[in-house]
Amino acid sequence: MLSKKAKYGLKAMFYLADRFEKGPVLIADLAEEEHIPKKFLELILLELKRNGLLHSKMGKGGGYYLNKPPAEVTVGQVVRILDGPLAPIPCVSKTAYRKCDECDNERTCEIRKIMMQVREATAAILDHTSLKDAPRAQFEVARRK
Amino acid sequence: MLSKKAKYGLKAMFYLADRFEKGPVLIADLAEEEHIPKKFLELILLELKRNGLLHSKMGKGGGYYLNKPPAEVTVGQVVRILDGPLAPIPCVSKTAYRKCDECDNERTCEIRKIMMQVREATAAILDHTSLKDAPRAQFEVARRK
DNA sequence: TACTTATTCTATCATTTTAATAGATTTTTA
DNA sequence: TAAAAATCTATTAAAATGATAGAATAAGTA
Repeated sequence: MLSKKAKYGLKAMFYLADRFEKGPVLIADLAEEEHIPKKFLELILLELKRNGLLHSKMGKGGGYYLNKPPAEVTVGQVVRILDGPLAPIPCVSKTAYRKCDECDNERTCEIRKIMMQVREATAAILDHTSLKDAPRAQFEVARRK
Repeated sequence: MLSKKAKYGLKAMFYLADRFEKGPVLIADLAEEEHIPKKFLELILLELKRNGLLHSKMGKGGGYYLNKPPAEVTVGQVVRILDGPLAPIPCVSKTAYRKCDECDNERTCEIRKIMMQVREATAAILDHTSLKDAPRAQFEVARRK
């Protein structure tokens, strides 16, 4: 399951992708437009920033913005930062492998084989979809001055 | 993420698939062999039974057993029963559709489009893998008398 | 019938995760 | 210095997860 956190994060990233190189966007605006609780969104954006996906400016005229072209940021990156590994079970994760507790024979574990396929399929989709790939309905909302 | 519940459930189903038409299996044995907390396993098997995947017999000589050939039970069925829909978000679920709260335009929602693909890919794998498809290492454990 | 073996049912519980809020602090600009 | 914004730290409420306890029921058998 995709958490609300990740969902909000993706919404925010798509929003910011739309405004790439058009100046910083206020958290408050983003929160209102996308119907995301402002305080919650703050934490999310901060986390995305800490992981190198966003830049920000404090003070008047500040806000958040993408630091790379939308085509260079994938949905997979965003989801991993906010929800952790894509793998359904830790023992098939490439970015955060961990041995299963009960599993004594990883090589022959059929659950592992199946979930490995799921992970591959999921990663194939999310890591090859960038913020630019998903064509987006135009916002009608004018940016606040 | 696959819950422990679903993981335990799958382990149990594979175990029972191995013993198809060889008589009922005791919860206690299954729990011990697969390192699953017995009481927890009881609930899981009951749920799988209520959903038509297992039969059971009470009293002496009783236990649990598959009521269909392993080839006719898919991993997807088991996971859906124990963990709910495969879809990462409710609005792309086929078995349990639900509108998103915030989403006002389902048709243009790019998150939805992406997660739809993920759901399809996941379902394609899990619904086409049966308990028989995953070839399994032989148990060395003799069934208790 | 009484006993034993098993599943079934109902309830409860502890822990973790999720979703969200509150308030003080820091940075920047004008 | 005042206003605007992000940043930081802490807390909280609710839900989900993982697990346990004990009584009830069913079935076979001596």
